[in-house]
Amino acid sequence: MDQRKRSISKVQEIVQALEVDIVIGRLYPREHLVEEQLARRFDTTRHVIRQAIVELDAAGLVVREANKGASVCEYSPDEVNQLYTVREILERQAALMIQFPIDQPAFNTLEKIRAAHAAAVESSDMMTIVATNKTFHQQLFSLCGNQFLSEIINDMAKRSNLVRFTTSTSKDYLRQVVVEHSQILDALAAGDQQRLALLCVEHLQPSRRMYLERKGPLT
Amino acid sequence: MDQRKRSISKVQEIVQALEVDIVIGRLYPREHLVEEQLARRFDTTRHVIRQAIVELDAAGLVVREANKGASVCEYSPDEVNQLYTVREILERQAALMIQFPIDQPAFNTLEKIRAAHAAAVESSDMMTIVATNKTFHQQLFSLCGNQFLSEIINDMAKRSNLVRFTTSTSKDYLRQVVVEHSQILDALAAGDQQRLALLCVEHLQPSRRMYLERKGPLT
DNA sequence: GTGAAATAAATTGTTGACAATATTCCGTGG
DNA sequence: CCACGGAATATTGTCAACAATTTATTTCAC
Repeated sequence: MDQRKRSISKVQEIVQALEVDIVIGRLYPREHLVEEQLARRFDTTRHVIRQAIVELDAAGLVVREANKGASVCEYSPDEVNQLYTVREILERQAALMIQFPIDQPAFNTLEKIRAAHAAAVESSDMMTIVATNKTFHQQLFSLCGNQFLSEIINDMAKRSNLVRFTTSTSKDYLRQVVVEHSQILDALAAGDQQRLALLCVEHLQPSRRMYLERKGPLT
Repeated sequence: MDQRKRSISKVQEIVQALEVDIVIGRLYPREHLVEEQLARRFDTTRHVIRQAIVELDAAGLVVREANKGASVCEYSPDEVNQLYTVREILERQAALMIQFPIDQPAFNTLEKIRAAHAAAVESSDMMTIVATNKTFHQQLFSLCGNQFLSEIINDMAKRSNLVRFTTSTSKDYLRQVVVEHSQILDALAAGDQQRLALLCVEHLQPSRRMYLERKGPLT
């Protein structure tokens, strides 16, 4: 599915860089993406930036308006709620589809990623935290055996990054994430599918709650 | 969500035209999309085509390879199976999320679309069949109240169009589709949620079966 | 001083040409 | 006859300049 990741490399590079920018908060929701400005920043041409923005739009991270350019997507509290609801459904389903026992190499990979993530948290290396966290979940849910479900889950995770990292930079929170990753791996190793599904859903709740509290109650 | 539909209209026009091309079989799986060729065909520039292709890639309808361009996506029998599995999960879930009773205007709209679809089937107007069928399902699943779930369902439906219309051109089949749409509306009107969910899942089976039979058994 | 129209600046949208890469075709040597 | 290499072709990737549109600023009337 993602064999196209490496292709069209220059544009793809910018896309990923901009994703990181959005995730770590260098770009805020509603912030306008000015093409020439970005072209200078990434030392490239407007054309490349432009194409990258098209892809970000397709991924649901920015919105474009005719003759007005693109700006970082901002979701309303209601939309955030809906987003997390979908993620719960999808991730729970994926967890329940995993065939046990899982093979050892896959598990070892997961454990390695988890450790790298934990280390990054301790050294407060935001870039690595984001990258390893993303990889962890990708690897985890790829175990469900359905590439489409796995892909959708990734897409939705990307979108919730739009709202997540503005709220989740405290070390306490990040350490809790690490703990929950461990619990998930425990359930995986034990082959306890119901518990795994529950943990995956629970894993989504802190960031959901934090965001909604910050933004105030619904309606 | 889809407020961006009307923006960057020229590109979007081409995207939809190409989607139709793929769906009605003017473009075959694995067929190469040559930019200049398409530019002449749609009487526009390569740049517009190029951008349209980027969006088709993001939608999962074509695959791009560096310096080699794009070609219509071809799914293996295994992938088709996975695709339909996801669709079952999503559509069943959406059906179960619909809040009853649904409001009358929405239902009337659905009934109108259903009728238009039925008429198109009788007159064998492929273009209209495709359009109304798509609209029917979009309208139906938008009732679930979750725009993200609704969007994902549409995305997956688009992808299965890649394999569907090569198998489903017989009038008998299309009439069966019409019947099933009526049954779905009946369940909606009756507020029978369980039956609705079942019908939605069943509605996916004929095309799934037809494809897999044609391609032979799995593995 | 306020509001509206006109002007200026900034930004996006479009185009054509050129460069880099891949594919095809043909001829040569084995 | 087949395999290999190299030129010719086709196709994609990149760039810079220009046009159209939106946004900000200034000016003028009241």
